[in-house]
Amino acid sequence: MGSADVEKHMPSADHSHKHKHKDKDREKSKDKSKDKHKDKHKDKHKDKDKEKSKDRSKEKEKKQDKEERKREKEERKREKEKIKAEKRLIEIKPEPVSEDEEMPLSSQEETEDDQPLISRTKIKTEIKQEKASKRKAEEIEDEDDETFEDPKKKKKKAKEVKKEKPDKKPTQNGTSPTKRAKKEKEEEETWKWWEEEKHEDGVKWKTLEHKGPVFATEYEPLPDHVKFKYNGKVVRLAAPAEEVASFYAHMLDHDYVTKDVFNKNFFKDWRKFMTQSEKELVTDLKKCDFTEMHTYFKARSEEKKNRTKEEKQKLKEDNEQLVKEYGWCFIDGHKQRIGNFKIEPPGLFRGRGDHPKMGMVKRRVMPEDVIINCHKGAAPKPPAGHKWKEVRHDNTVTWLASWTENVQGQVKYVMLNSASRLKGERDWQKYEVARRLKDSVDKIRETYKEDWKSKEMRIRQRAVALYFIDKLALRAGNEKDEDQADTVGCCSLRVEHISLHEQKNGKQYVVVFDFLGKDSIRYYNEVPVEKRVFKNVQIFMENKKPGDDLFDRLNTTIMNKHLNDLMDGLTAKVFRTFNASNTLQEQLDQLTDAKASVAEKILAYNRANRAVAILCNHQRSVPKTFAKSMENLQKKIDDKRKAIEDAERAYKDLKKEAKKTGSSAAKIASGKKEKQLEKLKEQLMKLEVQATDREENKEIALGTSKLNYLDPRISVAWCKKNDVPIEKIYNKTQREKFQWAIDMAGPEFVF
DNA sequence: GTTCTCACTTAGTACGGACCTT
DNA sequence: AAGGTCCGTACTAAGTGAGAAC
Repeated sequence: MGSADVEKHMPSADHSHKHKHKDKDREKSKDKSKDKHKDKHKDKHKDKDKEKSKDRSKEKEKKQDKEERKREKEERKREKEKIKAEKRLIEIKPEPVSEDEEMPLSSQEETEDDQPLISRTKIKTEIKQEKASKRKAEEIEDEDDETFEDPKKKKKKAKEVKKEKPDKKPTQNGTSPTKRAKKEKEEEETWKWWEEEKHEDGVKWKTLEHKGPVFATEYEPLPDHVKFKYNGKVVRLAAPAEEVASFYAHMLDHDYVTKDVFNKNFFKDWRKFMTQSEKELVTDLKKCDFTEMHTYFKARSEEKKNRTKEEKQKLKEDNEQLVKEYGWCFIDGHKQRIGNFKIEPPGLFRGRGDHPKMGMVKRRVMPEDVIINCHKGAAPKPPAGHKWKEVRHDNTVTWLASWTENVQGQVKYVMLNSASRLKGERDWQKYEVARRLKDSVDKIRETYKEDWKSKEMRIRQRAVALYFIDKLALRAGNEKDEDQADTVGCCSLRVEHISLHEQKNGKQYVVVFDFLGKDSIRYYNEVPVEKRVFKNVQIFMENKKPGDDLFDRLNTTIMNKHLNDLMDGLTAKVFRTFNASNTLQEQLDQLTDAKASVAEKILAYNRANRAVAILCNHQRSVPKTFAKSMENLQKKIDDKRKAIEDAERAYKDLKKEAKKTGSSAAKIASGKKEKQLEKLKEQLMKLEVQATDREENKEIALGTSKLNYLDPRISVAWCKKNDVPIEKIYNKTQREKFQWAIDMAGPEFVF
């Protein structure tokens, strides 16, 4: 079977050694670019989360909001300028480490906030914090939200919401229980939404009803015998500080605790949860001894593992109950599964790669932080004694609930799972755009090749970048803040990330890419390019420092604007989807042997899948047990070989004897042996196939491309055409996600 | 134009349970 | 029954890109 070798210049031409030491690689690349991106993001602003009273007029609020923004912006600007100035002055700065060493002193303002995890009023963390509050008062509602009249707002949607009333009026006051039960049953037999009419533009639903998210369980204080020690002495921490300490104690044998940034961030944040006296006492993380706590937690999880069957069963049932109650919603009269109905529990932020915020405390989320989205009159009850931050009725968005996370200030959403109509429809649409690109890609390629010669530098840059995106399936590369890990994509590549070689390994005009992409995964690829591209890149690099942008006249917005002019709906990421799906189609066509066994066909499929994963640089760390499991497999293979040898010998003897004696008993025996031999051989083949598959797969993650990049209709069609059961390719969840494709794609489908 | 916000997709990892072997 | 392996799932971080705000 031919190897999956794609014309497509995959990043891992010589995979084997390339990613072996992923972590080391990450370190290496990080070092290179340190100078540029090390400046510490000072805390951006500390504006308090002003308690905005509900009755305040919108006008007033808007104005305030404006002012607030202005202030914030100016502050930020100043910061940036400062940073820039510093950069100019000092090329090599000391590690960012030392700067808040004496944090205890510098944090006067923190002294008053002995902030229990659960308190949510005035969290003056450094985040942009609650810009969203502008929308807040506009829509505050109480449990009894029918009374609320929504005057203007919600531009387009108002009318649809009204329209909905006649037909499907949702429970509470509408649908009868029996009717609903019927619906529910129907749902289990799957709803073929793809055969239904779509919503009009921008509208995501007409009715939406759910029970709200599930909150993390409360903190359970340590039993008295588990002690935390400081400087060798037992210290009893109050619950808030103890809880945060426990986050750290849980992670004691994790890599994170060896990292300075992690420790520093943790310690700084931890102190915010201490009482005055704790704060005075505990001033040095190194003197903290969490080992007892750690041991205790370990013992507890051990205990959990050793629970009896009955206990486990009970737990399972409890969980199922929870899912049953909170894991589903009703949307447009259909029952659909929610993807993440549990709110993220508090803990320490685990940023990937070299993240400046790793170790910071991720606060506990309370109902008062959560915005609920649903149709009017369907607001779920908040947990007893609590209120929602807001209830809104925005049917132009798909989320059911949201809250703002405190570490990065990002909004987190509760959304439907991938088997839902809302997700499926978008997925389908995504592949349709990619297929349209297939039709116009030739023309686009012509255009950008022409643009390599443009007089205008910005056009040349755009054209070369697009060439990379097209050829290498690079990500777009939006700009990032300094308070995130330093990773790049195409448009944000810096000079230090590439090197040029007129000649390399017998190839001409080679561009070597070496950078950290999304999730700080290293991308390394040696790519022979057209001479014109090579020369252009040479020009782009002229007179630049390693930390300068390669494409200084380009960003993702410019690129996407241009792409949209070339084809409706085209953006940079469409190329990745197109490339991936197209590669799968080509590879399947090329690798599948119609006469082969199902096992071999599956191997071919996996190979095709792998080609895509390599193209998209989807990596995983080599499983911890890999070497061992490989060894075991090899042993099995050897054993099998031996068995075959023996069987072969025995068979020969039997045959000989049968010939000699001509006895029917001997004939039968020989025939039996033959069959047995056959079987053994088949088993061996299976094992060998398995071994190759596993070896080739050890550091490549197939799941990501399968789930996000490969048009499922290609796989479905392939299965149908080749008589491979779909279950061999997609597991249950995947089949649910790709229901639409399984239903609509026949064997003749081509991407 | 630049910056910021919002919504949504894409991503790798940790973990636990099913299954298979000893 | 214990122990190892494999696989699916849950989790949540980190991207993309549109559009609003400045």
